[in-house]
Amino acid sequence: MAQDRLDAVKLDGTGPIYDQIRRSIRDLILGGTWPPGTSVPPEHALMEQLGASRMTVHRALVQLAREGLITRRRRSGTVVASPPTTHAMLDILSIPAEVERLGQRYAYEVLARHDGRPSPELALRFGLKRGEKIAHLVTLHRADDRPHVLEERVIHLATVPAAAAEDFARTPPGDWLLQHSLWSQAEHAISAIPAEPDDAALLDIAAGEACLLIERRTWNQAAPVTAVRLLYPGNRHRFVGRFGPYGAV
Amino acid sequence: MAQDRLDAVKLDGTGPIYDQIRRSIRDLILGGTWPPGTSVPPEHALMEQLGASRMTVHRALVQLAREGLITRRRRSGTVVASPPTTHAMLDILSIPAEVERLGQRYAYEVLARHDGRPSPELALRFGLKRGEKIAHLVTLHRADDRPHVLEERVIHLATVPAAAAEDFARTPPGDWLLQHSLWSQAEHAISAIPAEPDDAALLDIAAGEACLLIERRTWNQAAPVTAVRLLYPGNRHRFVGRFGPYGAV
DNA sequence: AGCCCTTAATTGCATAGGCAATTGGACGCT
DNA sequence: AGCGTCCAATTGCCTATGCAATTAAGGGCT
Repeated sequence: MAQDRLDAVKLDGTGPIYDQIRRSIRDLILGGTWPPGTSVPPEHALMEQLGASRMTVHRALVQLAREGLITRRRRSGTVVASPPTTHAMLDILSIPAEVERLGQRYAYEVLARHDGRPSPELALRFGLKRGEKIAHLVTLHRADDRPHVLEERVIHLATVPAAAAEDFARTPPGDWLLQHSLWSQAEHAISAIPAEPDDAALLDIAAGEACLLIERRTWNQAAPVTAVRLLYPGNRHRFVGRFGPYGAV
Repeated sequence: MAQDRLDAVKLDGTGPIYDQIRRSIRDLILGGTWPPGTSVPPEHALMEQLGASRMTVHRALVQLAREGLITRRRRSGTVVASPPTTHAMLDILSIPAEVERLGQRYAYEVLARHDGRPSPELALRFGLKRGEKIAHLVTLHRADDRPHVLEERVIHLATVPAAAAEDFARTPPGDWLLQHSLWSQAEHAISAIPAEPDDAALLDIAAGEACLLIERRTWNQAAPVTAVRLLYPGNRHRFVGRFGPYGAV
């Protein structure tokens, strides 16, 4: 049976050898021939079977391990991993890109801006420290003149000082930040809430209507960069993602 | 200046050499020292500078390229990539795991089940073919006895015949499918909708209240496996994901 | 049986060297 | 100047080999 498994791994002659090995084993796993827990032949066996060097076999297996399809331990060997917890990968495009992909005309306006230290209410809502200097912006994005999303954003001026001198007249803050700052960590939260009367008026919907709320906070190293609340009219927008079980499609 | 870039890459002595190189360059990029477009020293220069073999340097650079931080082309060399479109990675746990992570007691019940060919209305809602055999389930999941999520699911019996003989009395359909079927592709859509009266009654909320709707369809190779609509009371649940800009954190 | 020690299987990491593929740029020709 | 040709820089891939780290399993001792 170990021999069966060995024989099942085949080269197809297309592309680099390590990739042929990787794809062959991947297909055996995804096709169900090697269910989770199956032990994968050791490197030296594959090496002899396939006539490849150990480093080449190793490279294929390391990559499969990084993709989460197999787990490897010294001496114990390599086994097919259990399917991981499912990840849903959503593309969070910039809002202009999002609107244009829908084939609609994009426009936006800055409704309000206030720089300085946050009010207690604001500090609470965005998890800010009392004393820090921030820019606080409210922006409405439109698609074909209809309100598309209401954006409320805080920019940490200590991390992005250039934002203080930018009026965001031409570039919406999200896009501007992508070009003028770096981030290494982000946190997203998605929830559904009824629209507050004020927000509903701006979005041109009825108060209490279901809205999709995306909250994102971004850091570079440990320094906070920005925090944003994006409020979408729920019936007008949905986020779609397509992907495979192991990260890469 | 090329020499400056070379000098900036340093080993810190912790962990494998290839990983020291990888982290050193990654930090130069994420820290802004090497903005997008900066050209990374060629392998042989790094190799001499660091006293490592070319394969070791190569391994570090290949990994950075796979992470999307750099792009490499023969002859042209290696340059720091522009930040990619942002991905939001959400963990879609199984529902029992989700509830237990909140520290609440999990329970569920199958409210309805019907096997056979889909009604026109159902076929439309889940994108089914008229003639195909399916199992149709409605399940309510509870956390500490309060309704947590309402699940409506279709299982394609042609792809998962074993589901016909399973009553899902002990294991909810989502978890059962994870163990008894494979999937290679999934599509998620997230939106916010007001609760229909029937659904609201089951979820113990007011009709029209904002709910988070997750629709997921799953395939193995080209064969459809299952489709599910998960309706969460919006104010009781949010999906959170934390991640870096380049896929892996 | 229980416990410790040794052995060996297996993966992880690194080196050294070589050939292949791509392509920017220099060079020469018109 | 414009065009084609050739060269060389750079990355991509592979082989062969060796040592290190981990640890399952067996063997020996009490």
